[in-house]
Amino acid sequence: MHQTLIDITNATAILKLLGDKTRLTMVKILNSHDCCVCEFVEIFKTSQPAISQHLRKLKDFGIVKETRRGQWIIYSLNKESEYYPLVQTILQYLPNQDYNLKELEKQGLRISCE
Amino acid sequence: MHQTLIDITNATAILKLLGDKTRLTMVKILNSHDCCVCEFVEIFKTSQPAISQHLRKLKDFGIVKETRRGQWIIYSLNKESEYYPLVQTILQYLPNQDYNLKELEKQGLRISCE
DNA sequence: CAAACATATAAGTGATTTATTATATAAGTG
DNA sequence: CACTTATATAATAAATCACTTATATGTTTG
Repeated sequence: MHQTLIDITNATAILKLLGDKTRLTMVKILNSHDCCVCEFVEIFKTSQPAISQHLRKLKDFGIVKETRRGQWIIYSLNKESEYYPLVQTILQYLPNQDYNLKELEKQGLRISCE
Repeated sequence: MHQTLIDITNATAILKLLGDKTRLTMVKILNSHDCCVCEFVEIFKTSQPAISQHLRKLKDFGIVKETRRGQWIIYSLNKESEYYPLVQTILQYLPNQDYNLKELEKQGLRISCE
């Protein structure tokens, strides 16, 4: 037992949060690269409000945090979260999702946010 | 990286499955003790069909398995599941849930299934 | 400061989920 | 073999969820 415990109710909420393909992929990507909303919109081929809503949920639980950079809002994993260790452990089981970002770079869409 | 990877779609399904308080608690309990349906009905103070349906979902993904013992069906964790390592890792973050079984024993309801 | 861009929020809708009630199946018991 | 107990399945209702469209907020730029 190396980590602090998370009560069942909170653990359930975190797992439910990650039990969505879009959000889980987002978090996996954020584990290696910060991203802005517009990049996720491209990656997931969905509407901007849909992406914003997913990020909101992740933010409400402290899983991600945001920093404004000009007109962009950059999202990143919140390493100070009490759930960060659990999230990290889960992410280790997932294959790298960076090919999504590679695709963006090819299209010249990644640079737009940096 | 000590474990084999789980593709994003399957990982999402497993996390969604565990993102329910009843199922997550069930799995945590099963990690230390096999249980029958009637015990879960007592523990969760819910209907028998509701419990059966949760167990069905866990079984469909190979997380749990069942063995009939007389009129009872005993559920246990399926250690052969490809998701077992992930599930184990997650369970480590949860506080022990055995107090639920202790309660049953007090009421003399635990013994009934063994 | 008006126009354009990036993001958030609100309202509404269809799909999914979890519970309930009713019923079926299967085993044990007098 | 009827009755009870344990469990599963089916149908359905209520709650939740993730999307869409419409609109608001905030920043940059000409």
